Amino acid sequence: MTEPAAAGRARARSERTRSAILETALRLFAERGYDKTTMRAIAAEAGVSVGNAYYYFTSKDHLIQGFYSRMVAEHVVLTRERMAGQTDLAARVGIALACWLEVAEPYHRFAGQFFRNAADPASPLSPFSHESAPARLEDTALYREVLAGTGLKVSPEIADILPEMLWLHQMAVVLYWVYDRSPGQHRTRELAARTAPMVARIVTLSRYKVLRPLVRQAESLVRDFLIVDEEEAPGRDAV
Amino acid sequence: MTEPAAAGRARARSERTRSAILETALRLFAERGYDKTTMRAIAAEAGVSVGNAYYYFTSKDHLIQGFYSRMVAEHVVLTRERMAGQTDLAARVGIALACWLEVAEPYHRFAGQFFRNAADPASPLSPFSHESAPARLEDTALYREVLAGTGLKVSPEIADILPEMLWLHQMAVVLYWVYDRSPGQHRTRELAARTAPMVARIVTLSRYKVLRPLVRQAESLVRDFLIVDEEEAPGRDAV
DNA sequence: CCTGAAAGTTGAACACGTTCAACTAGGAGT
DNA sequence: ACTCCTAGTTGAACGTGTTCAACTTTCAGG
Repeated sequence: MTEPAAAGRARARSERTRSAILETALRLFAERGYDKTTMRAIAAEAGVSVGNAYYYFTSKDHLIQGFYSRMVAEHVVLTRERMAGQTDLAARVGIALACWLEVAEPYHRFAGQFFRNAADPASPLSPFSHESAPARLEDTALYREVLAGTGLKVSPEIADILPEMLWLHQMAVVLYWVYDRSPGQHRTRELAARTAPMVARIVTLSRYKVLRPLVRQAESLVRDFLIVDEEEAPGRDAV
Repeated sequence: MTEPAAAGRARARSERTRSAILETALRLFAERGYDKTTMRAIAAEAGVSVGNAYYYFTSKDHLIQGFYSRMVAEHVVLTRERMAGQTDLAARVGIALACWLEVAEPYHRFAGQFFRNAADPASPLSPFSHESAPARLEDTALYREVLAGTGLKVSPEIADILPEMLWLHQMAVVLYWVYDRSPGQHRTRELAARTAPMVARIVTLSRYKVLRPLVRQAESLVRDFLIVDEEEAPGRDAV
């Protein structure tokens, strides 16, 4: 499985160009915002031609995919670290959200411009798109850990879809965050701090008999409309 | 309060140009989609210059504001008509959603491109923006009617915010709709049909004692993070 | 009727994202 | 060494949304 040294050198060179472009782009995004960063500026600062940037990244949007996956990775690591030892569900959910906000903070300034494009279902940046699947799966996996770390017993069917629902909750918080213009986004932090216990409470309440039908309905709903995504649902043409 | 005939004539002329541009734009949007409709094409077909289009509409996005308010008006009328005589909450909510989908259907094709821009908080098209307030208020008022039409008694504090929550539910359905590529958007219709009874059920369940704390929390949450919008919240700079 | 200001209108010009035909290495096969 | 061939790279050119200084029309006030 070894490869010729020459090929390795070539690949390294290519990789260097690629990451030079990406680094420059992210830096400029953070400095000036997404809209005010032109492809020409990125290319110039990275020391390549405009066309070259397009050789590596299909569009300006695609540059963000790199940023996104990097952020998710950071989020997972930080959350794992902070959650350690904590077994209360509300606390763990709260930590996961707080970590996301912490990791995302430097980019809040251009988050709006970023999400504008992400909202187009056709865009590969949409959180529901095929291209975003890796990042999405990584994040739902994190919420699986969030749940697993509590001693909580939830009925197995629900346990299956709960991580997706927690992820959805995070998406809602993220949505609020995008719109949040309060200093340091403290309002979003407050929202997270207040909804985390509610979510946890709902999970424990879900065992009550009165709520059973509702829970069952909700479960089949999520299963039909969120999980099926992989084959027939929105984002793809149905047969 | 009468005005000179000349001023009236001038206003009429101006209004004619304005609506000629808007009509043309909406027609072309429906025909070719938002992205493929250029400002030059709109201006040409409307028989005006490009600059003139910008005299009446600050940007291409602003053309959609007109479309949006028109749609809300249709939605309100149709829903009122169909709801008449029906007193069951689930049914009424279901009707309201079905009507929205019916009214919106012709525009589904370019809805994605449209919502891309609406997702930018800075954009006046955002459903939470100041510019969208009239349409938003009209729609929440509709949901106030939806509730009023049932004999249901809900505790007064909740009754206050329930319309906003129903509107939020509609927004969620709309979000799904935007992403829905199933033929005739039947999946969204199904989603609406299935969630409407659940929403109604939650409303009636909200009186149970076990749920009281949760309901109270939810209520203050909505009050703090959704209603306050008017002064301090996201979309505006805090002090 | 005249006049000046306001409202309306024009199209060339700008900056941007994106494309593409052409060019340049650099290494594999002989 | 020589030839290809592929991956990498270039920048001029295209189509777009948007701006703006200049022009034209309209009409209230004299």
